[in-house]
Amino acid sequence: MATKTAAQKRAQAKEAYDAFMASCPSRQLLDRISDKWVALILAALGGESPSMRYSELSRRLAGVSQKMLTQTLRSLERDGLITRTVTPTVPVTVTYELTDLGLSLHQLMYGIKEWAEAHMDEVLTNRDNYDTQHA
Amino acid sequence: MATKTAAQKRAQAKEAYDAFMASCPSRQLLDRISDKWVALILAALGGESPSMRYSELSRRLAGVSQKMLTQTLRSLERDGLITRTVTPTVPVTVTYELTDLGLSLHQLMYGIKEWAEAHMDEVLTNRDNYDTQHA
DNA sequence: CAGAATCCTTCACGATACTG
DNA sequence: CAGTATCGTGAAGGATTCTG
Repeated sequence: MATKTAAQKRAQAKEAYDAFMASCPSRQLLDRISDKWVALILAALGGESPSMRYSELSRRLAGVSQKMLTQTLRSLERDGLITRTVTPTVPVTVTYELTDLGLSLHQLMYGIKEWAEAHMDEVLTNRDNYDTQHA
Repeated sequence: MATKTAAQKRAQAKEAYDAFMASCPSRQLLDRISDKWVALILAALGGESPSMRYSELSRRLAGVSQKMLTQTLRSLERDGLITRTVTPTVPVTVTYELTDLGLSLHQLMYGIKEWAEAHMDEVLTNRDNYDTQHA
């Protein structure tokens, strides 16, 4: 078939786009990192307590559903950013801890967090100005 | 009414949670920053070209819908991270540029991007190991 | 060119219930 | 305690059409 339907062209454009993105190695990880639960878990685990139990994390990130918590923890474990350790007590004890790789990312994330805290007021002021000017 | 329904308790718990989160100033900004389009726009604008037109951005971030692009640009402008300049040519020309505030965040984001590129292989290896061990 | 407005889909996420 | 499994929904986001 020489001619292509609009749907086919769209499909190909999508593929070409994906291929292009795949050639940009940072993109995949960037998408994964750009997740608020990832940021919060990394922040929690990089804090004062080197390792935390599931229930501790659950409390620390108050508001997270266990589904999202488990899901995010799994993906972080899969990527080698955290370790999951099961201690066969009764009931079972599970602890999570940053790997060296995870720690290195935590450092950077911490910078972002600091930036947010440092410039929060400035941003709020900017928003007020914008809103009044576009009222 | 002295007693509360489960729905009411949930609503209150949600408010309490929101209040708690509001007391953490970094949280709001963190959520906004933890967005892949934000990261990509900041990366694009912080690159070689100091200012970019709407269409340039649209091409550079191939795959982004104009809805998401416009929406994200607006919020960044509102927060004072970028400026929007309209030049009344025919047709109209609109350029976007990082503010000093936006530039400071860009620096940090750039670190994250570099991290992602540097550790991409390691992460992919970790994923393979995880997948084979959990096959 | 640079959007605004609308419709429509999907899927991310929360709520709930169950288990080793 | 630390999850897994299932279901239902709302809201994010894409496609499309229209405009100054």
